[in-house]
Amino acid sequence: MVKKVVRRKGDATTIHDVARRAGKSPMTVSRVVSGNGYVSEDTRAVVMQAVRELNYQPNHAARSLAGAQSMRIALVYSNPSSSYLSELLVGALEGASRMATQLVLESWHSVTPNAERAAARKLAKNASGVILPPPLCESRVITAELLAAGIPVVALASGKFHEHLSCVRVDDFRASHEMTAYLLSQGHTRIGFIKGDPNQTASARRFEGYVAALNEAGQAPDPAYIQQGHFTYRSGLEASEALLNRKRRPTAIFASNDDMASATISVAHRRGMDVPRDLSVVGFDDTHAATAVWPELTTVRQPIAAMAQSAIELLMRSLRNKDKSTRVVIDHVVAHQLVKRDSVAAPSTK
Amino acid sequence: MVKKVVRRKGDATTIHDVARRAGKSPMTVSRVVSGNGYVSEDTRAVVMQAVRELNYQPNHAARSLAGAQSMRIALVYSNPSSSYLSELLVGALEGASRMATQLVLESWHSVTPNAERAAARKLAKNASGVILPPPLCESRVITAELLAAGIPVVALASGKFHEHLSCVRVDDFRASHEMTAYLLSQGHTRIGFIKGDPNQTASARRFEGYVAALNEAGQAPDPAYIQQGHFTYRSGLEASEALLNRKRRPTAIFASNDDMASATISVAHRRGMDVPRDLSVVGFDDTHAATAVWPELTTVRQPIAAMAQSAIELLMRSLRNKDKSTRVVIDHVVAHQLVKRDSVAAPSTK
DNA sequence: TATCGTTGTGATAACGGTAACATCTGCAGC
DNA sequence: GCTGCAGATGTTACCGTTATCACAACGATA
Repeated sequence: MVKKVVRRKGDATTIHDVARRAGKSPMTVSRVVSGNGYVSEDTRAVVMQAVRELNYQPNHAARSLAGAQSMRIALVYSNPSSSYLSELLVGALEGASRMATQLVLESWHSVTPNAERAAARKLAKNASGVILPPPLCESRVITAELLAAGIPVVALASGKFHEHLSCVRVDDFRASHEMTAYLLSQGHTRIGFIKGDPNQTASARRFEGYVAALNEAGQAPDPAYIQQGHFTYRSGLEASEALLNRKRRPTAIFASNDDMASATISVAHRRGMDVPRDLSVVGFDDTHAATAVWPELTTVRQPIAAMAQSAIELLMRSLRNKDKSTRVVIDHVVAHQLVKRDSVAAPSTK
Repeated sequence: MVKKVVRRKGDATTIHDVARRAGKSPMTVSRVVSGNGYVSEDTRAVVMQAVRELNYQPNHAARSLAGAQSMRIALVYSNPSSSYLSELLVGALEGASRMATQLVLESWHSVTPNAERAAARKLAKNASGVILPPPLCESRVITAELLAAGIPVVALASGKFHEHLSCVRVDDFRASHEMTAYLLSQGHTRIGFIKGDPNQTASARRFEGYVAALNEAGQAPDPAYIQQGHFTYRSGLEASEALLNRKRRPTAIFASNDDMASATISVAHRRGMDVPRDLSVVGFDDTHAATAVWPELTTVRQPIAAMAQSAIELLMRSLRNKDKSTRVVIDHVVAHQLVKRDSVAAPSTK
């Protein structure tokens, strides 16, 4: 005689309950609920009715266990102090939990291509999908290795669309163009620019937007008003010093991110200048840093949390269709937003 | 003849692989890995060796499907712009991944006790353990509700030990005492203090440390040099304005967190003061904000990431021993560290 | 010496779904 | 009439882990 051991968790209604109620097999219910396979209209209606009556909700664990995909998606970051890391994480976690997948964090401080290659290879073994924020998504070595292993990768907030890589990003060019146009519309004619890290494609895009807007306004970009930065606070310090040392100072400075913009404000203050009366300052990203200065920064909002969620959804979709040999590469451009705060004014007439 | 259908996921190493490698049964491996049940020392060693060699990581889905406990631990935050949220998340995620449990994020912006009660009750249904950073861990309503539901809760970075709540924190009193003593040792005699949010116990502890250190040095704390803040940048602005409006200005200002310290530097700069020559400024927490100002802040490092990991481990241990009626409450105080950077100097003699 | 409780280990059957396969219907095409 | 194929449904096996039971070895207790 066989002993029947039950260890149900008590309450939860399962697919079997629904099946019994609907007078169908569990498999049919599964087909209705997950929406693939042939089911007649009548059957579908009956099953849905039962689902509603019992308030059935599929069990994530069982689903991902039964489904062939293991679905561990890795988020690799290399810049733990980046001020938008927290927003990135929140978005990614929320997305992961919504899609019932597991998120694993990796932190890389790679230096040599060889180390990168090794790390990528190891990652390829552990994860079924990867999210790559900058600057990692710019590394040919990493992306090539991952792609070769057949692992879907999404580049997050990269400046441009990479040929074989899906991508979630804002239109850096257009955003930067808008911001510059806004400054121009306020009457500024000497607008300084602090570039971002030269290794990140977004930097170039932001710079190009600035140049294009100037050109359209009939201004030739002046090299004297353009400084190289590296997205760090410290680099912003140096760049804005250089900019403010010009004989004819800029009346506005557009920094490629908020950290550098906030450094610019600090430098201006130490020189006794008032922001925005004597100098308008704008940033990019709308991170915590933008509101942790006085005056608060006018900046471009990049919805990192939402973008991270999108990235996860993209990854999941691509994992589900893994068999289909045609790997679909998607370039998902999300809307940015100009956030006007207190760091911009018309240039003083003197 | 029976057809054997295989739908393994290919890569992932399972408990069976480990078992084969170790020459034991899967069940024994399970016992070693999950840490309950009887296993001999020898067996444990062999299994652990195999686990390490194969880089085995338990499968969440299978675990929560098979096990009665779902082991979802929730991290509830109410302050998304807090500058240490990212570190908190990184630590928590790392801990969750190490302990092979699922982390779910909740964000609460509760206002009324009723809303808090409802949210807590809902959470109690969804999570098996909860981590509560400030200010949530200060709410009697929330903790009472969660505890009543029999859910283990860990308060993170709370100022003091709560009677029925496990807790991971630094010794705010001692840290603040040390910092004040350091300022004193540099020759400062007029040390201003900006208090933190009055609703958070850590604020009081930090203030008490300051007072105690002054007293020990034979100085009576002067109310004129003490301002209320709320841990926000904006509140730091107002508090430091007030402090620097005194006829006899303080020569140093101790802000209860980095955001307020950074606001203080901004105010000083706008008044044409040099930091640290004319004013020393120190903060607390060592968040990103501490190095995103010039000069970089001398501050107290609170190892949030490590603390979050500890919190998760604590929670897991307590979940495992759930049956044991004796609920163990642990107060885990981790080491802080004085980080000396460039915002402190001896007071100018003039 | 017989009985018991503790320790250590393994076999088996769940957990709640879904993939793969089998079956059965009806209808188009030769 | 027979074949073939798509629609509709059911059966079976399996995903990776753990709860439960079974059992053996051993020392302690009666």
